[in-house]
Amino acid sequence: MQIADKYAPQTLEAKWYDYWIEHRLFHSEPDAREPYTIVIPPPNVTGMLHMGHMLNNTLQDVLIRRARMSGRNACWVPGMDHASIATEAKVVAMLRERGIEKSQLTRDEFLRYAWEWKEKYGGVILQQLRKLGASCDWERTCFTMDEKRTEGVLRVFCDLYEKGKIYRGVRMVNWDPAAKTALSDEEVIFKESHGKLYYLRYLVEGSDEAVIVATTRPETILGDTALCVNPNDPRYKHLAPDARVIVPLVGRSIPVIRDEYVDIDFGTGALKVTPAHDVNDYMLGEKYGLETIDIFNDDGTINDKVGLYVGMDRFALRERIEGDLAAAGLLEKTEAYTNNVGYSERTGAAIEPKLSMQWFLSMKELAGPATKAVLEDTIRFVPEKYRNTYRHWMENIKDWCISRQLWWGQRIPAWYLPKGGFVVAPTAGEALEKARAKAGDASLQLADLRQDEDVLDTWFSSWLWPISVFDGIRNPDNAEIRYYYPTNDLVTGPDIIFFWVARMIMAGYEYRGAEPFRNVYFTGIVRDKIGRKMSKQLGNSPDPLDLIARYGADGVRMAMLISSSAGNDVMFDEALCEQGRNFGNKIWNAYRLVNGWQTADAPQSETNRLAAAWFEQALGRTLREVEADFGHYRISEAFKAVYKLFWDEFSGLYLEIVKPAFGTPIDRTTFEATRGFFDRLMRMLHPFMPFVTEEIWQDLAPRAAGDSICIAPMPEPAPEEAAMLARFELAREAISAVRNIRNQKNLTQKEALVLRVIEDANYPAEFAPVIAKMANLSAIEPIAEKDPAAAAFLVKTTQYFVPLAGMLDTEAERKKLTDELAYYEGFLASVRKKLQNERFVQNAPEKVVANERAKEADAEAKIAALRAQLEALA
RNA sequence: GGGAGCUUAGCUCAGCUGGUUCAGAGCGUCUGCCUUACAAGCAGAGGGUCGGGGGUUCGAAUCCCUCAGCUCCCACCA
Repeated sequence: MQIADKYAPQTLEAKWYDYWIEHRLFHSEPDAREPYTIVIPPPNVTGMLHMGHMLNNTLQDVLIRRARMSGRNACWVPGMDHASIATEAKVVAMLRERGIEKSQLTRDEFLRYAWEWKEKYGGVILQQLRKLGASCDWERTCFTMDEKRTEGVLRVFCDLYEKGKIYRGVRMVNWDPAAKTALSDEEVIFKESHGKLYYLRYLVEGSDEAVIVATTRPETILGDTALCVNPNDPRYKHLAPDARVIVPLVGRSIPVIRDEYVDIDFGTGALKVTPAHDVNDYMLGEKYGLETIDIFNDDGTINDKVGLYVGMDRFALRERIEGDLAAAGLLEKTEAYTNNVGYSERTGAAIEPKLSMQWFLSMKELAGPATKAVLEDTIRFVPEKYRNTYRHWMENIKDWCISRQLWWGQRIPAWYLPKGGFVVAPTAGEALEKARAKAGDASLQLADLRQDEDVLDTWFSSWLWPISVFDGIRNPDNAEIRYYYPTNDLVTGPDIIFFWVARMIMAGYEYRGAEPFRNVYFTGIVRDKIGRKMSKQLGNSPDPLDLIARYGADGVRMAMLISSSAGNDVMFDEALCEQGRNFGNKIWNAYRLVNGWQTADAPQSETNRLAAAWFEQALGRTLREVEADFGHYRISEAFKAVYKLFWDEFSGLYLEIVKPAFGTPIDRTTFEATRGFFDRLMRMLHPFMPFVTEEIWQDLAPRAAGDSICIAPMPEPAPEEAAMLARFELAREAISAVRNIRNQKNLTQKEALVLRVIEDANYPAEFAPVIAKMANLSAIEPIAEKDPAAAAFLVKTTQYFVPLAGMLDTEAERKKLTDELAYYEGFLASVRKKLQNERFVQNAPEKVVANERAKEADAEAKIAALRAQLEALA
């Protein structure tokens, strides 16, 4: 094949992705091989690809591709999350644009629109992932609300209900007045907000005295049903035990209660109690049997319970009531105040604590085995620091509010009987049977039953994900779940450790009796280059597809990889994409070079034989490094190792050594060896940069139809020859030193130089031809005595000289040598000091002491050599 | 209020079990090269008191204490 002159990722990437799909290379079926499974963190069906996805999915793809090439049966299951709140909000907005209000629609009508929207616009993100090169088994794509997953969710609900773990009750929940639904604690985000502290006058009944109460939410006075002070507070000791006060503006008479809960030091030490709208007040209300007055409608406006300010929004009322209180002389003062206010994760609306009837899952028992699994390392967290976070949350776990007042989602499978009570069953048919039995009335019809209006929290389906994607809830014994479960690695962000990771672990033990995954790799947050979190509002998030269009997916993948160590935030800089693209270009051009060589049936030169033997070692060493890095999930390090191998060792050294002079052929042995190296390098790089490596691998040799580097085996390292690698390093240093002299003396690369050497044990004589070629030497001459008219340098203890007739700056040479000598003398002194320290010699391990002695000998030899060179100069 | 983590070159970060000349890499900067694969490149150079202080040790970037700064998580103080 004739390979293009220019590296053009855009054209080759689309071509190979289609090829992979056409040949079903990412598809997995259970077989005799060991499985390696990843389930994707399902992106929201409404989602668009952002930089976080890029990072996350690049890492998953690297892991899965490497496993696929390492003889494992690799299966990466993609899918989407139905995202109740986000999707419902999107659909409502879309309807509004068409002039339709949700309230005008029946549930069924709304859901029809919602599914229509989902089919039309949903799941764009899965298409976008293909551009990145994600090697998901698309034939397995799941949706958390498809038929199978929904059936599983409902069964789990019924099962947990029957086990007594799911209950229904009136509780104080987090209410989102924008979405008009309850939220779980995890969906509430606390943010510091600047408000005011209002000091209100509550007149004491039957006296002209007033108690001053400090509050941040004066509008809630409408729901006040008591005033509370600390029994030990001397300021209020004089109040009668049955004292009552009048709620400002409202005029209601409420009791004064006493409880040590009240902090004497805060505000005035007097607390207004609004049991319907504050969690703590609710508890006080329970304790003292207070009346509960819910003053809000579901959207946060005032209802007609009290008859004041009806229909006003809570925030508008806050401003209004300040004025009214002041006018009535009931506002003592206000002061600036900063406190934490909860906001809805999805809609951003300020959360209103609200009493309502909801469904809960009791978590304590579920948490037991799940906590143990992580603490005992059955499930490994990378980085480990998240174990603490996890443990703390698990040990203080609260019950999970799983009902949402929405339509988009799995409807709670509870049916209410006409005469009270309810039944829980996975299908309407079963519910009817149960209802008839419960009511003792065989004539009950489905139409007599009323299904619960609420749907389940989205996470109530995603917590089953590693099981449900293999149909392991409905068919717990099926071959797939038995083969693929537990999965291997989960790659996700630490922000959903409670939402998702912890709950999956709980579900895993409850429904499979085993962990859902062995390792959890937590990525960091992608930030811009000055450290700000990427966000739509700031507009500092590049469009990943645009980046891919400009730099190629391989280039963008490399940018993600090079800047990401587990659990650390990623400072994303577009320059990294450029670096990635440049690397692709480097690979491309290296291949063009090799591809262009003419071959000849000539014997292999010693230089080439050595170069190949050395590179074989360099490659083996890197393979071992990469293996170790992956074992510790140091994926970034693994990539850098291969990057360096390709760029510095292979392109910078090996190819330069074996490269034939222009117009001359290369011997066939070296040519084949080089192509062999290329082949292995491409396989090593493939998990990181799948496209360019496939293009070149396909061109390297004739391939059968459907064959692909995706399924080529990962290379194995040759047995290690450490001594050879070390000898080559000596040669490399000599090359560097000669080049340095060239630079300093402004000698052109074209001009061949002579190198003289006083051979000793550290002189890598076998690599002399390599040195000669790389440093452009016309000869390397062994000499016995120093050469005074030469620029000298030392590699370890070997003295080298580059004769520079007439060009030598003796003074500069002397200074260089003197400086070097001073350094080594200092070094020798410190080594000797160490060796003279008896405690060091006694306590340090044998090896370390021996090493110090070797350093001493080396330094002595070097100093002798330097002195000799100085003398020769004079 | 409780907890976790971070601080190493101008920038982004490695440095794993304390021990090789251990103070590193990439990017950026500077110098010289358009050398027949690649200027998206090649050959070099400069650059750090490892946040401050104390301790343990024969030996500390690495372990301990402490102070400072930053980040994140959890938590109902009106």
